[in-house]
Amino acid sequence: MKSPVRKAKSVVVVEDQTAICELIIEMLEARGIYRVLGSTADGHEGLALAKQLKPDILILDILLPGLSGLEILRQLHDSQPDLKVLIFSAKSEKQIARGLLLAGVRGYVPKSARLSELRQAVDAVAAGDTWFSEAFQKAMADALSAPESEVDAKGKTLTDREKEIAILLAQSFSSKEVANKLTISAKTVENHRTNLMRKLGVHDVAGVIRYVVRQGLFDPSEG
Amino acid sequence: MKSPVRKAKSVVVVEDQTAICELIIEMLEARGIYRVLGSTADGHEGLALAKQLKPDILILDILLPGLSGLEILRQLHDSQPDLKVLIFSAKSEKQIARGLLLAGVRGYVPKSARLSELRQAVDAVAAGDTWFSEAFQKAMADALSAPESEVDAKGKTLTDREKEIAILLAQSFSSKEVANKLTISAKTVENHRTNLMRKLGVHDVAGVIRYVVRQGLFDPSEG
DNA sequence: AACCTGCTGAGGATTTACCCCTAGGACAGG
DNA sequence: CCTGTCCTAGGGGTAAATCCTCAGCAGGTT
Repeated sequence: MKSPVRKAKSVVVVEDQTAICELIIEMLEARGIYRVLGSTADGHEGLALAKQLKPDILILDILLPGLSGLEILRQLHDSQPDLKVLIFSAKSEKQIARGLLLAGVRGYVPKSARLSELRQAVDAVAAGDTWFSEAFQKAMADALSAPESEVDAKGKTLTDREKEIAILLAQSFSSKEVANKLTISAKTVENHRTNLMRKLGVHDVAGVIRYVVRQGLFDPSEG
Repeated sequence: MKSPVRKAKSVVVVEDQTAICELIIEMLEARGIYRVLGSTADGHEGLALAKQLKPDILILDILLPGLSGLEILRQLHDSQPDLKVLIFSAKSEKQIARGLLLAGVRGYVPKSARLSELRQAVDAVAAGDTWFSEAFQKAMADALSAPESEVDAKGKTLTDREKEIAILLAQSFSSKEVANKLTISAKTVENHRTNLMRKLGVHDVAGVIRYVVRQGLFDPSEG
């Protein structure tokens, strides 16, 4: 039962910028102790890959087309709690630290960190340990010291329909347009709007956008 | 005149995400034909490095703290027209294609491209050729075919006052609150609002927020 | 001088956002 | 069966945003 170097750890990389994704893959494989089973730039495909290939480690970006890294992590945490997920993201989101922890994340490295930090983090996570960047640890402390007043209400309680509508609002669709798009009444959309804004503790579409951007549900560069 | 492998080409890398920057450096040096003289994550420092180290090739990101890649390119184009600059950026900016060309850019590769494309581009630029991604070529065509009509209108930059107000709007301040904060009339704020939205070609705060976030004027994590 | 741009302010109009309320049907869990 | 949540839909109301027009004034440019 002891062959620490014998068998390479399997990895799947999900990163929206293909060139960066391949750079990570080459870095990992150059080390000889990791084998990359697959990679993708799409969120939904990333979720499917993780379920199908069942790697030891999953390296995830937060901002992804289709499905955010946080969403992927949540869904995998239910079906594959043993999967070791390392977040490698440009975002240093204080707001989602709690969400990531609740979803069982094993490590977090911002892209602004040194490359050596990424290597250490991957090694730590592969060994069954955890590795969180300094910035993330501060965010964790903040998130945990504020038990539920803001953070808990955010992120968890939005229903799928509310998330869907929130994202459409961020894309400048009016209530009427959202209603047409979803084939429901404009009044229903307004109700969802009111409900989700109350849950988020915001009072206008600006607050909604800040939320969906923070959560990685929406990228301002695209819409 | 033929010593293709004899002398390594010198490179400077400017990329705001340190980990990515180091990945690029390792990739380049692994090939043996490039030598990285220096790198930085800051725009101003990048400009200084390029002037000081005088590399053969400069690899530039667009979105940088301090000074944008485009600004660096412009300033270097005057003082060092022989410097070969390759843009490697996440943004597929149609708006700045024209600006890049005018500033003498030698190549453009989006981060969403394959890694092999980046290698080809670096080789081409190093050899004195140019290399532009397919997406950039389309952007070029658009920019050149529409001399001023669109580019000029959408390229119009917001005035300082308009930027100031746009950022406040992204932070969920209403027109009245902005007016109080700036000690001007609410009506004036509304006028600025209308004007800046017309300049941006958007029709609600959502569009304004997407703009200020894209431009790096506002970070949704903070407000 | 005439001109253009930017900041300021306002009148007036339409639309939308925002926030209460009630309420029925579907569906899952105790 | 009851309870709770979610999605659906509407009534009614206040406040705000969005979009015109016009206009004075300060600052530079030509």
